[in-house]
Amino acid sequence: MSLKYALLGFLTYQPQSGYDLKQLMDLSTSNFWHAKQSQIYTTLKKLEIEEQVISHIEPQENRPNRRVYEITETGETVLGEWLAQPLMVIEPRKETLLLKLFFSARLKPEAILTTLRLQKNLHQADLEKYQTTTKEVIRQFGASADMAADARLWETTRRYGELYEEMYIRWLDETIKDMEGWGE
Amino acid sequence: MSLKYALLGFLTYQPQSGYDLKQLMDLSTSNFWHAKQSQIYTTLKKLEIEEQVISHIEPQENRPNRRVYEITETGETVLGEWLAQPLMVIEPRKETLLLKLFFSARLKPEAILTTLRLQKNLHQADLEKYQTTTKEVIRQFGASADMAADARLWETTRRYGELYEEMYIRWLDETIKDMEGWGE
DNA sequence: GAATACATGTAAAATGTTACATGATTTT
DNA sequence: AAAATCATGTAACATTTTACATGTATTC
Repeated sequence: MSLKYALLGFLTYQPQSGYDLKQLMDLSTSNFWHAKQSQIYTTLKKLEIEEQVISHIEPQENRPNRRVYEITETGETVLGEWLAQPLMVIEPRKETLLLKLFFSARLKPEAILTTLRLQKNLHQADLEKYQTTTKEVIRQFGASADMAADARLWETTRRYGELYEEMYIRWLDETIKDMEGWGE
Repeated sequence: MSLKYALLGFLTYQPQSGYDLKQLMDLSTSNFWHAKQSQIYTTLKKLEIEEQVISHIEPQENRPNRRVYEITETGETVLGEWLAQPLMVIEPRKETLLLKLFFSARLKPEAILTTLRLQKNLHQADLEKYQTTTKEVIRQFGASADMAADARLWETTRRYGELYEEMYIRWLDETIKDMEGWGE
């Protein structure tokens, strides 16, 4: 539902192809929003039918042509309305790890611990990424004056990723420690 | 994808109807897994075709009959295999609030702050629920000896909810405080 | 008198994933 | 020589949401 707004949002900065948008998303919003290449292409097509974007072909040599999308005035309006509307609910989460854990009473604690330790490594890598790469990327964008306001907001979303991963690692540590005592 | 495992998991405790399963989910896993009534019904139907559950009708007076589902041996096997398989990835999140925030540079800080303060209230209510109602429900289940192992695991998932909400509120507080300085 | 709980479900639409297809260029 | 990147897209499938349909009993 919100993918269309994400695409419109990115297109307010500059016209881009579906491929570009996927790269940008992976770089910037993957912490809290993601989509597959194929979904991006189909959603752009729908947005064009709704006249919220228009596209033109940019020919290329030795590469497939690029279809570059631009946001229309209608698109800007739709995006603006969505942004102005305050979010009044908490979005329900889905966490497969927690679901497995919930039903894992039949498993040996050792089997569960293996998964938890593995997850800890993954989350630590993510945390470091937010603290180094992501932080630096945002800092650089924020350096140019016309991007400063945007970069401040982006930094708050990066900070969310950082706090989230810290929380997750803390929970994993607690749970691992707790579960190590369940052996006997 | 995992809804079927959730349903199988609940059915290992006792045979239940789709309606029961919805109530149970809302009470227990809503912190990390949820589904609409209609999806539960259709998934149960699919599970019956795959012979992972079987159902029979329980007649009732003055109420529609109940269709009660039981897990089969095939179902137990499928669930067991899923549980034994360690989760090797981090699941991508989707957070509409963060997406909006990311593109909100054009909004007045006051408009954003309204949403953030509203969200804080919602998250505080959730946090309290985990710390009181949910905690108490799990404690009571854990009191009976045959549920003790399960209740220990349930408590770890409740704790996740608690840490998550604490983290979210902390992030909101930080962001609100930060943004209050952007006014001038 | 209206709303909620009980209880079941179908149909349609929206959203998202996986697999397939193509083909040149660049990197390992 | 194999794999990855650039770049586009379609088709099929799976998942999820929303809306509709029905009807009694109880609570506010």
